[in-house]
Amino acid sequence: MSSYNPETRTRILQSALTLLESGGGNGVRMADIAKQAGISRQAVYLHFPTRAELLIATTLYVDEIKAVDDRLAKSRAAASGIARLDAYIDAWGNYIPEIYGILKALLAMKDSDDAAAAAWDGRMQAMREGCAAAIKALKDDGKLAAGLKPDQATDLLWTLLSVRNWEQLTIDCGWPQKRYIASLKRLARQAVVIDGDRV
Amino acid sequence: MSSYNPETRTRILQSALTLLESGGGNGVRMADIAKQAGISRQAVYLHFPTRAELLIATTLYVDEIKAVDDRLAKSRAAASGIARLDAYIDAWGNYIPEIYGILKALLAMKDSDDAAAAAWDGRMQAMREGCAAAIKALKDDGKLAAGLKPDQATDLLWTLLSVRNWEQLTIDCGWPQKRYIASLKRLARQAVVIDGDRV
DNA sequence: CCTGTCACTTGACACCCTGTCAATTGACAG
DNA sequence: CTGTCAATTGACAGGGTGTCAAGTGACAGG
Repeated sequence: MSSYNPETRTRILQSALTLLESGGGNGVRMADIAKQAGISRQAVYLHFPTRAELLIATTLYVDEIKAVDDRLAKSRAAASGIARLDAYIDAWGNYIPEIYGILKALLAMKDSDDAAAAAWDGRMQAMREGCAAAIKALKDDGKLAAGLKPDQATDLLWTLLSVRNWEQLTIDCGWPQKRYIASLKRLARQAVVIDGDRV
Repeated sequence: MSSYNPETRTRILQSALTLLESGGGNGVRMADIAKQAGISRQAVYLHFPTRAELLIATTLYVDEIKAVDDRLAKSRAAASGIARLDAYIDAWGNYIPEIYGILKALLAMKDSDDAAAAAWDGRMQAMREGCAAAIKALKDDGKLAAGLKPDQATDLLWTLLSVRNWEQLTIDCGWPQKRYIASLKRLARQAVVIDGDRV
């Protein structure tokens, strides 16, 4: 798509990341990113045809930088279903604050831009697969809550772990991150593990 | 603020409501609303100085139309704390789909418009008070989950009952409204009622 | 040394939406 | 007949995205 200087491309992505992380969210304009990168607004368009594509590329870039795979590897390696659930909540729940800026911008564009919506859905679907795997591990251990189908349990876990819930508890309610993690572990167990509240 | 024809005002509100309910969300423009109301775009501005104020007025209008108070009265009248929790989830959970269109538009403006943010926060704060009252009723019954402070229990319940969670479960996951209500009642009990999963 | 290429710059512009302003219409009241 | 007032019409500023055309400057090859 762009045979232009890859260094400039990276500088644009890094600038977008910096601005988005510092809370700007959807308030970050193409001109701001260009300025931060020390190039002209039009040069940004040479590398990324639309704002949506730039944001999407930024999410991919951040995954690379933040080594998501390594984090999730721990949860995949967990011995029991319950341990896997906990590890997954740790990994994902602590990842959210690091990507919140970009996610917020993506979320704001979701309703008006198809590309942004696709990027968001893709990311959330990937997260959902992690939920589904944790649920499957629970089911294999015979620990899935009675009367709950795996699909529905996945839906529930996926919803509990949503970015919005993290946003509401930590930002709106002012919870510290630790309390968020602890509370979500408890909630998740109660929701999808058999006898979850007695563990 | 406007000494203009109240019928026109109502027609504008009704038009905004119709368009917002039909899923347009934030895609609804001032010009669309004017067209729907059969008046000029500028006439809308004679009644509502900004888009945000129109949206806010629309939320108040919808409360009037949909008789929120009557719905909530039932939960206030409940005998026990647990009954009150259930009744509140019934009332609010079934109200969400009716106001979803407006809430979505408001939500989309929240980040960029102070008035919209204030309107949203106001509404959510009102909902939170309902949660707080239900939690207090539980506490008075001695049924509040052990180790949970009323404030934190309110935060949790408030988050579980968020519009976003309704959106994710019913719209993204395709859950029928009944399952949403039933599932949230179960989740809420497990989260804030002592021995909630054995009731 | 000159010429071409190529990434990037500069500046202008179209488009879309919100919000503003001024002049005008048309109905109704005194 | 005239004043008032809601609403209309049309133009325009402002702020964002995305497009376009011409210019610049460094670097490579003949």
